[in-house]
Amino acid sequence: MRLSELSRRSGVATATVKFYLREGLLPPGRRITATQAEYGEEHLRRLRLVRALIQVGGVSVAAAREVLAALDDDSLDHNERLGTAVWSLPHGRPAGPDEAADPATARRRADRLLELLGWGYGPATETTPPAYGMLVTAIAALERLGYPCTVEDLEPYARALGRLAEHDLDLVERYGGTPDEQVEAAVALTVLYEPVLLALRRLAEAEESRRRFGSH
Amino acid sequence: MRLSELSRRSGVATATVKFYLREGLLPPGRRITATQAEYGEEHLRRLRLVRALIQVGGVSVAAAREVLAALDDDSLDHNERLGTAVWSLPHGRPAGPDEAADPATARRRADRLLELLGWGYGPATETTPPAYGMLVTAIAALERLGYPCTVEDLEPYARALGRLAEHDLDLVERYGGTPDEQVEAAVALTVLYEPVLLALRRLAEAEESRRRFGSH
DNA sequence: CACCATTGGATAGTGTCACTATCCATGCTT
DNA sequence: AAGCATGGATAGTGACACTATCCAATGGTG
Repeated sequence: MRLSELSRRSGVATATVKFYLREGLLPPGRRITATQAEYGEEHLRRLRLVRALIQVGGVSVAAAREVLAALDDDSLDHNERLGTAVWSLPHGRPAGPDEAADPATARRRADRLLELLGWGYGPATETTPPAYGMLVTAIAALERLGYPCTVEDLEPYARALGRLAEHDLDLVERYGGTPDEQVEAAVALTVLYEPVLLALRRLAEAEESRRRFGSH
Repeated sequence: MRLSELSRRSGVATATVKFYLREGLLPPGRRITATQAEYGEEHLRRLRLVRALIQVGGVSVAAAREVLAALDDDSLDHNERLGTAVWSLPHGRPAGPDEAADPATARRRADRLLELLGWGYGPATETTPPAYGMLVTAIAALERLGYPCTVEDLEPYARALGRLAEHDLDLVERYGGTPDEQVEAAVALTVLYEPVLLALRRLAEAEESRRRFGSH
């Protein structure tokens, strides 16, 4: 199909598709003539994934490019590709220089939590996932505002998410398809389930609040 | 204290503090002279909350203003204030016009899920929390990409978050303090725990992936 | 074969948003 | 009285995700 059809079928403006091509988020089409190119179904799927990452996941164009590069890196095996791709996802908002100062307490608390859970492998190493940094930053923010976030407060969250992670990976495996599609599914499900999680949390809080305080 | 001290103690640039004052995120200080104003501890706390909302929570200035306005609205009682404040939090990214089309399937699925859980009150009404819209949008995105998100897939997430919501509200009640502080705590904890949740999920997935596929 | 709309690559522009730099009249400090 | 700090107003900055315009080469049509 032509670029314009790709645009029509995906609901993305042609100018935007061109932009993604330019930015390397979408591989170039097969050149037919000097001025025309042919795109396939895989371009359509890729385009939809890009939109999901950027619009739903709030991933920046640059971060999306890295994620997709990992998906396409043939020098990696299945597991490495999966790890690298999820690794490249944004690690929360970049911490400003002012708040980076002394997250020592937060770091210690995160370490104690992970030790308690039996996750991870002691103190941070180079193989520590970026999510570790996300956690430390988030804990530091709570601390600086004086809100409770002791290990005991955090543990139930961690346990619950541990159980959900099994479910997440079941979904990915069940999704089956080719290895390529499975890696893509892992990325997509990681990102696309985040808003689901946050929405369900808000709904759950509203429901619990209704139960406790009645009214509404 | 003076504006400059407020800036120093909070680690926020004076120009930015002025900006927040201008934008109404921070109430004006008590005017001492024609050119100077005095700020108190409550300004410092509010400033930190603003930073948390904007930097950690990714809340826009406009949305933060609405949230804070609800916190300060004396015409509301405790519960109303809490509801209105959390209500004003951003409901995920605003859905573009292209994807707003026909979320009927997603809506039906969300309704069935909520019915199964015994949450909510049947089909959407004007008292349905904005989080309902977040959920529908997120489900629609998953569907359009062809990823699994049946009611059965979503239920474990919802159940887990339902249990966590009890814990959330326990934290808020335990936080005690004045009613004002409690409402503030509800907002802060709702927003500040989101990155904690997402980080723990990523870590849990990494851990589970390590268990299943070994290596690393 | 002549004509013109379409295609797609390149370039530069737009709108938004969260700040941030500058100016300046005032007034506190010594 | 000198000189610097304060804080209000105004305009500017940089990042980012597009988006509008131009244009040469092409493909379909009569």
